[in-house]
Amino acid sequence: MRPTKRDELVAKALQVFYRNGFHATGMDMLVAESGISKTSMYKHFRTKEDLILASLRLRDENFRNWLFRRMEELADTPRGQLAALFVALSEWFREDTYRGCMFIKASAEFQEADHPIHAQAAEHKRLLFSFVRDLAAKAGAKDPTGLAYSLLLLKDGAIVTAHMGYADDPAAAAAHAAEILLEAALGPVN
Amino acid sequence: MRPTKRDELVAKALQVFYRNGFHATGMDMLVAESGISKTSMYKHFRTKEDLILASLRLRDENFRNWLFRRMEELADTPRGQLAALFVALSEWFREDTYRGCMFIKASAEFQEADHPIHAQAAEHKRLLFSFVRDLAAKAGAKDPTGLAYSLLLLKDGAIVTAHMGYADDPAAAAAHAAEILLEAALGPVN
DNA sequence: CTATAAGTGTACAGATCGGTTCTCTTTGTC
DNA sequence: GACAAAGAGAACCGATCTGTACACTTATAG
Repeated sequence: MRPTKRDELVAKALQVFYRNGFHATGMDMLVAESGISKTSMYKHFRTKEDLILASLRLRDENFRNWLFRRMEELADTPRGQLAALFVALSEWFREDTYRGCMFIKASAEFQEADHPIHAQAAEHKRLLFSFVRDLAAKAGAKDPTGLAYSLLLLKDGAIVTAHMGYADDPAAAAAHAAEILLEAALGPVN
Repeated sequence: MRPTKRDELVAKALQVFYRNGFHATGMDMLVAESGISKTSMYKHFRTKEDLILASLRLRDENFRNWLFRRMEELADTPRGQLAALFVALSEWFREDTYRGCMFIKASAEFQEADHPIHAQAAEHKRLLFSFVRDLAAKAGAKDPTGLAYSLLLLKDGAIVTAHMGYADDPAAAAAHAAEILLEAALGPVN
């Protein structure tokens, strides 16, 4: 089952939007970079906004699959996996295609909270939160919600800091802070 | 010494860029909103990019003045002022004009690290870091740089989380995490 | 073979983009 | 009151924006 033209288009649009931004990317650029005709693009997606939403859906799927899998590979206890979140982040930051968080950037370009693109970006963050909170609960935290929020603040802070490039190693700083928070919430490691 | 036309223009451009985004705001919109003629705008600023840079300079000045002053008002010890950072943030988040961090959004729309706008946004973060690191040193931290980075990760994480609007009270979560980090770095409060 | 669907390529519409040019009016100063 | 500087207002330029129209080519299935 080879990928359909539609899937190829979305995958390529995802790359270009991520690299170049949403407003700054025109449909003509997508035609040039994807090799798919404008006619086909507008047959699959009625508007640019629809294409952006599809790109974000794919990104959400890819990113969560990658992150959750990587956290499970790196550790086999809930607590270890929470710490591994920041190891995975540091790997991501080192990729030369790293350009920050696509959802933060999407919500920055489409600011109104009720805008479909903004809303979908927020949904991605909610899904991450729910995963991390469940892990925190499994790890035995008394306040899994609070611990999850704290860790995700460090994560998003590190993501934007790594993208702005004014700090040496934001992933390491986040990992260090996370270790302290984990110890405060769960006690010292065995 | 009344404000010059130029200052009025920059102040208004700052508002519109902050509310509406950079690419999404056209010069015609600025003409309409500021009541200043296009001729004058282009006499003061050769390009839109120059106007954006001037807006960011003003924002940097306003924001640091406000934040540093507020932290000093809220506490009189270095440690207390570091904690007060998150009280000030929570006040900011509650303003109905709150739209996230203008510098994060600027670096999201102008992604290349060597782009003047991206570079200037990073400079703002560096100035904040330097202030917080000095406070951490005055508070007696063994690793002021590390403590400052950790606190600023929480701060930027809270800022983007508050803007995306998927969490109840990111400022409170950040304040709670910061309290733990401060205790770990500086020992229990007297 | 043929009917149908999917895709290509290109020209185009109407609006808006950043930026320029022009004329006319206001404003402050000696 | 004369004069220069600054600003207003609007037309305009070429480029680009999202989205459409149309004529042509491929691929697939009965």
